[in-house]
Amino acid sequence: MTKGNNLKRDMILDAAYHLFISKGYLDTKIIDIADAAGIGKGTVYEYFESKDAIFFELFQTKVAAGYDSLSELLSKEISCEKKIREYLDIELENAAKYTFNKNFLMDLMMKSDAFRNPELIKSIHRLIGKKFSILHKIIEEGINGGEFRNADPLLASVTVMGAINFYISFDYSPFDPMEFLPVQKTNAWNKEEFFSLLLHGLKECTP
Amino acid sequence: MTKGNNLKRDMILDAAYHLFISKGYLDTKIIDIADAAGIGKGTVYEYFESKDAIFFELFQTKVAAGYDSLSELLSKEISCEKKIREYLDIELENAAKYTFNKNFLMDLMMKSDAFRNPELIKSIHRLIGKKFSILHKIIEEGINGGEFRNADPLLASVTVMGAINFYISFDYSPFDPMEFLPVQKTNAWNKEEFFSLLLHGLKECTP
DNA sequence: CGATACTGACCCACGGGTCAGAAATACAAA
DNA sequence: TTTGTATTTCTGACCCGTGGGTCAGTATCG
Repeated sequence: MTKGNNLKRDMILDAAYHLFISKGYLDTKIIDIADAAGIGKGTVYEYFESKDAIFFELFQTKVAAGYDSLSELLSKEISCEKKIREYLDIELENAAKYTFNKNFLMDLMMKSDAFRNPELIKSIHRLIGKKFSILHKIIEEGINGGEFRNADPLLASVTVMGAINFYISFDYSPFDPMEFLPVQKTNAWNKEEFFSLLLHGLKECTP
Repeated sequence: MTKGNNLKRDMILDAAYHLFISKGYLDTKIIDIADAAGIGKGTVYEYFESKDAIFFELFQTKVAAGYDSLSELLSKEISCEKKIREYLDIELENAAKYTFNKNFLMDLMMKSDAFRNPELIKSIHRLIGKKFSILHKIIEEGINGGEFRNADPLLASVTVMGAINFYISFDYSPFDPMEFLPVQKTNAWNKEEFFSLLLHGLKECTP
């Protein structure tokens, strides 16, 4: 294990990465990774201990790293509305960059305890916790400062995060609204209006 | 297959049902179902064709049936706000009744194409489509009638449905906010305030 | 005693992981 | 430059645990 040829190591990572995001963790087999990298199955294990280890490294370098800039949000001298907007931007940027498919998102967010690697589970929970706590702090600050309406910050965070998650996963979900409604999925991808809905909800402002 | 003893058949269904909602589809093995029902593994196959068939029947009778009353919502003579409120009530009622755990929800909503049974996949998509189209119609009506603010109904539906789904799954998710914030998960379970957030968003009404 | 119900040992496909040998590479001696 | 040899890298046939599904034999019932 851990051979010196880092170029080949990167090829394996790259092949695995594209398979994981297009087919998901469970549906990606080691032989698929080896084939995609143009090497034999055994060679994979010369560079990585296990399938988990490959996923773990990708999670750290590709996924978690995308949220590094999130922490800086809190100390910025901008309104909380602007902070949430930047939070949304970071989420959308990551979604576009990694083009998460439904399986990948699912593996990551929900099925994390299907993995055996406790280190990986901890990392995933830590990332979710980081995202959630930052959003929570922004909203709490907005409420305490009078910028947002008086609400339970935890509940507001759940609402906003749920809406954002679904908004992001909508395009990658197997669900096609055209089967049931005369509307196109792509219509939903309007960031300005989505943000406006998060801030102002459904009801018109009628004092 | 299809023996006459419907009592035993129900015992198998009941055992499978509780295992599916507590452990999820993938983590529930046939032998687990047989053990829980107090019978041998082979007997399961005297009453059901496959594991899929058991899940399919449970999905139809337990899950999809919980949304039967959803269709009546559209023709009711009440405001759109009230309709959304009743929509939310139905979702919460189902969530409480079946105590979906994260795996079950996930299996159902996201991993539907992991099943081989095309009939089941169709049913799951049909249920999601039904829920989505009803919510969409309510919101569309509210916007056209001037009750809601002017927005894209599809985008508004995505926002509301995302928030509701996350709100419901929050309690069953592996994520514990206490690890990152001095808040209790249970605080989030406040239906009135959640509904208010859906309608009015984060911003105070300041004309 | 025939029909029906039940059972668990068995079958088999699958896929993560292993390892003895093959191939490639590095390098020293001729 | 060629040859010989040690070392590293590569490989796929093989191993093995898992779990859905089968079926010949047994138990129970009418």
